[in-house]
Formats: sequence, structure tokens, C-alpha cells
Amino acid sequence: VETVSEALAVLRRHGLRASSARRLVLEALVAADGPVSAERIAAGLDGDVPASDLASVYRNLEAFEQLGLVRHVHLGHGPGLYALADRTGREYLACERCDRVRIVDAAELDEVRDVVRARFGFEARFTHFPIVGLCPDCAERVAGPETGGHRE
Amino acid sequence: VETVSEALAVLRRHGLRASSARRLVLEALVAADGPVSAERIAAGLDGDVPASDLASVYRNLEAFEQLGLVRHVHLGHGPGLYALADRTGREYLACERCDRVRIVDAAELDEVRDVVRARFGFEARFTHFPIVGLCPDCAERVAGPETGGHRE
DNA sequence: TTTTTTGCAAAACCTTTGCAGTTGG
DNA sequence: CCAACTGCAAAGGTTTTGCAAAAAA
Repeated sequence: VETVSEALAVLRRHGLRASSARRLVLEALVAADGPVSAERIAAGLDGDVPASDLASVYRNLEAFEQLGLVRHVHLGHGPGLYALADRTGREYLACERCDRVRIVDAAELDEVRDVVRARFGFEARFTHFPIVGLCPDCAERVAGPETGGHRE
Repeated sequence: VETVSEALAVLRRHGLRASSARRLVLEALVAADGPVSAERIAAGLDGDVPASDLASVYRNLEAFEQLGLVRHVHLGHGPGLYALADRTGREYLACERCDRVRIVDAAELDEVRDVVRARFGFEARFTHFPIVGLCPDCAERVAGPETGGHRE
């Protein structure tokens, strides 16, 4: 499901209505170049699409997630970021020092998942909450200069 | 740093004052049997220690983290949970379906860290944000019955 | 005494909810 | 027509901030 009309078809198939508010949210998700906050969707992606009501955006994102059309990820302490589920084969590694995010294909983390599964019987997913730690740059900076200095 | 007086010594060494509000927060952290929310600390751990002001608790926890005395972890969508840093050799695996949390020694995740480091040069830490996924029970329940049903 | 810290109140931030009115089917 | 949905406003949960009063050094 990569287009607005495909998504609307899914809605109808589930007995939900294809309202204009929903169209707007879907248009924003299609237009977005990455995961976006509900606030930015409501703001019409800063003018790229018409603005809409924030509460409705949240309600509709929730509905879309229930249908499997949309997913959200929590990167750091900020708001949740939403994207079309079909664009979410990706998983995330977030640096807690510089807040940069590395996006990788899910397959690249299979080995990690395998280790976690083997050790703990636990099925790790890094789609909703990322792997958090230090990116290569920050890891070096922390290991090298001095061991002092504390992060948030 | 495992006791209140050790912690207070660290404060003084850094030019911070050993106020009674700070003592209270430290007492709560020492008395706690695991990571606790700021709210529970302010509530005096439900009567185990004297209650105090929530805003000050947050301010002081923040100060303690800056000094490396305290750390917090985000398990799921609830409030952050705080613990003495010295008790934080543990790391977390959180089930996003049933919200149970498996606590493991950091060493048990070294293999996972190694794989992540080898592949991405990324230094993963599961102390601040846990590994999130499905615990063995929930993984089975999802794989078995039907593949349908969508999570939050 | 003077600088830090407190306690309270208020706000900020993200998200959810209640409800009267509107709309899609 | 009628259930589903919207927009607005208000509240909920967590954390931060402003400020005058209090307490540490």
C-alpha cells in the first residue's frame, strides 16, 4: 500500500469511511520523505499539503496502524514518527549522544535478532523502538579524549 | 557509589549542596528495589521514606545523572525509571505486547553488542532504551494462532 | 551574607477523550 | 437517514520552568 487510493480502498474494505481528513493524512504520509510527527502532518507538512486537525490526525493514524497501513517509531525523547508500513521494512539505530539515526533494511539486523532469539527466546524488533547507543563518531569521541563527561 | 553519604560527598566535591531534598531522593534510590519513577520517589516510595516535591525530584535526578550517580531507563510508554548508576550494570529486554521486562546482566548482551559493532560500528547500549520486541510467550502466541492482529 | 536550592504554581509537551455538529455511504 | 467521523476544547500524563522564599555554605 503505497498510494492514497490503495489505502482508501483498504479503509472501505474494512467498513471505514474515506473521509477527506483521512485523505489528508494519507497524502502527507505519501508526500513525506521519512517518518514524520503527527504535528507535522496536521501542519500539512509545512505547506506541502493542506493542514488539518491534530486530534483527528492522531485518531486516524491510530486507525491506520490498526489496519497495518502505518507504523510509528520512537526515536529518542521526541514525538512518535509515522510512516506508511510498506516503507517500514527499515529498522533504526539511534545515537543518544548526537541524535543521528541510521536507517537500515530489516535484513541487516537478522543476525542481531538471531543472537537475541538464541540467547533469550526473545523476538527483537527495532521498528517501533530502535537500537540505541553511540554512533561510530560518538563512540570514538567517548572512548578517546577522556572517559569523563556524561550524557543525558 | 551505593550509599547516601558517598553520593553526598560526590555532590560536595562538585560544588553542589547537600540539601535535605537531595538526601531524600538519594534515600529513596537506595531503598528502592529496582528502577523507580520520579513520581514514586516524590511520594516517598509509598511511605518508605519521607515524601518530597516532584519538580525538585526531577531537578535533582537530572543533577545526579549529570554527575554519573544516577541513570534512567525508558521501559515502554510510561514515565522514565531511575536507579543508582552503580546498580545499573543491568540491561533490559521489554515485551511490547505484554509489557513484561526481562532484566539481564550487561555481559549477557555482549554478543549482541559485538554483532552490532561489527556490522555498523555502532556501540549499542540497552541501559537507557531497552531491546524491544516480543517475549517468548508473546512471540509464540503471535506466530501460532493466526498471523493477524496488530499491536500498538 | 550570598549563592544555591527549594516548593509551589504554572506552563510545556505529546497524546487522548468528550461532545455537538457534520459528512459519507 | 444514520452510523461514522470531524473539529474544537478540554483534560491526562510526564517533565520543565519562573520565581519568591528558604536554606546551605
